[in-house]
Amino acid sequence: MTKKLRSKTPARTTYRHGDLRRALLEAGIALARAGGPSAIVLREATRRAGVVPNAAYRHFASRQDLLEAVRSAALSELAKTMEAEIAKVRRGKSAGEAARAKLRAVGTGYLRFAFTETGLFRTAFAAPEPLGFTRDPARKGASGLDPLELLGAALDDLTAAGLLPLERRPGAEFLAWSSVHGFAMLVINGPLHTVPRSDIDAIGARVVAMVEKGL
Amino acid sequence: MTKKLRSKTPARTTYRHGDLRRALLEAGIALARAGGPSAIVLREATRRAGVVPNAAYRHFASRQDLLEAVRSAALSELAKTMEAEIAKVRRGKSAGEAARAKLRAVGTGYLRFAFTETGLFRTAFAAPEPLGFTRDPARKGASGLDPLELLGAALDDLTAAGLLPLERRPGAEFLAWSSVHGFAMLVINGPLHTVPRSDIDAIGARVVAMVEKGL
DNA sequence: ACGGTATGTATACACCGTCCACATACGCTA
DNA sequence: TAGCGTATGTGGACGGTGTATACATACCGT
Repeated sequence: MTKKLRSKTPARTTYRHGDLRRALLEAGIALARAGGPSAIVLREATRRAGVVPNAAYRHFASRQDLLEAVRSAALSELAKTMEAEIAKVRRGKSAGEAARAKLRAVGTGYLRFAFTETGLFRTAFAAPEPLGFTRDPARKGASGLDPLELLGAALDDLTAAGLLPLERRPGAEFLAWSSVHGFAMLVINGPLHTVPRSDIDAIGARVVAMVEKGL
Repeated sequence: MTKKLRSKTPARTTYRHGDLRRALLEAGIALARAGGPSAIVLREATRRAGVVPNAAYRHFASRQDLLEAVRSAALSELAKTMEAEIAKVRRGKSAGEAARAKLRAVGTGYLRFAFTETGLFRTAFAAPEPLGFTRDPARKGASGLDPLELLGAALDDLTAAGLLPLERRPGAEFLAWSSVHGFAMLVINGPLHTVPRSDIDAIGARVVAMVEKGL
């Protein structure tokens, strides 16, 4: 027989789901988007997929495993937002100006994602499992780079333009990343939570400027 | 009758605990210290206090409420570590040198706490409840200042010494805090988790230096 | 001395992650 | 084309969690 059509009726006509793994992953992403890592609960994901709880275990070894998959997806999403921001920078600048603009774009994209997709951002950096930006292709953006690599490329441009001394290049991503990441964290679940959004953006710009100057 | 002695025997001789609130809080702190915010589970805390689960509700409105209390304690602990580091700076320096040393001490103490008391540190900054450094006295250190106020004092010294322009003083704590906080986060549950500890300290020093320069 | 109230107990519920045994449908091979 | 092995989903259960509701006990002020 040919491939059976997927029916949407919850009435049991299918038994086989078709692509349950994807359905569970997407449900997990939706949950994480709305409520962060702790909101992704296995049973709810299976409920949304119209399937019994244990079915999840055919595709994910554990809840933690599903979380990990969602995290990879979130990381990839972050990379895409950063890429989009990088693509916005105007052409026709000097190499130096272009490099600095790119670095700023990396920071801005990172913050944009943190503020507009807070749930996914939190999921991407959920403790305590050391996530580790491994070479998982699911964590990359359209350009094939993960967020850390995107930042590294911007810094490379900076040294190529002579704006970042070669001897200070190693480890520089950690300096830049720390500042922007910390700022994002403080905003989304810290004391800055009450500060008006306009001020937030201004302070964010100062953070990026500080990195540029202090690197 | 006079005050009844607290017996340690689990055999039910007491009924009244004596100071259950403190016992629960301390159990919560121990749990958080060992496993971070998610490790603090109400039933386990009551178990350690030798009491039935629901007894906790006489002292904490919910698990979240207990978590909040533990968080305050963790914040106070952080302040103490920072104060200890500040106290270490050598006297007899110029006002400028002293101010810079104090700022470095604030950063160093923050990182020391994050690395040695990771569980408590994570608890102090647990998402998603906006914690908000309110004027809760339980969140202060021995000097009566919370971590943010400690940082603010160091920055004030810096402007007093003419090393930080007055117009850049407002909001400066967020710049400095962001960098150090982000670095701590990346180390304790990020890609730097595999980097040897000695390198970590070196990079940490660079982060603080970047803040000093870029502020 | 006593009665109200603060504190702890008993029981119960819904929900969670996960294990085990069983049922079903797909896809390959004969 | 028949049949069978295996991937996938079902059913039921277990221990653990936070929390509500009703009950019991000891303390304290009148």
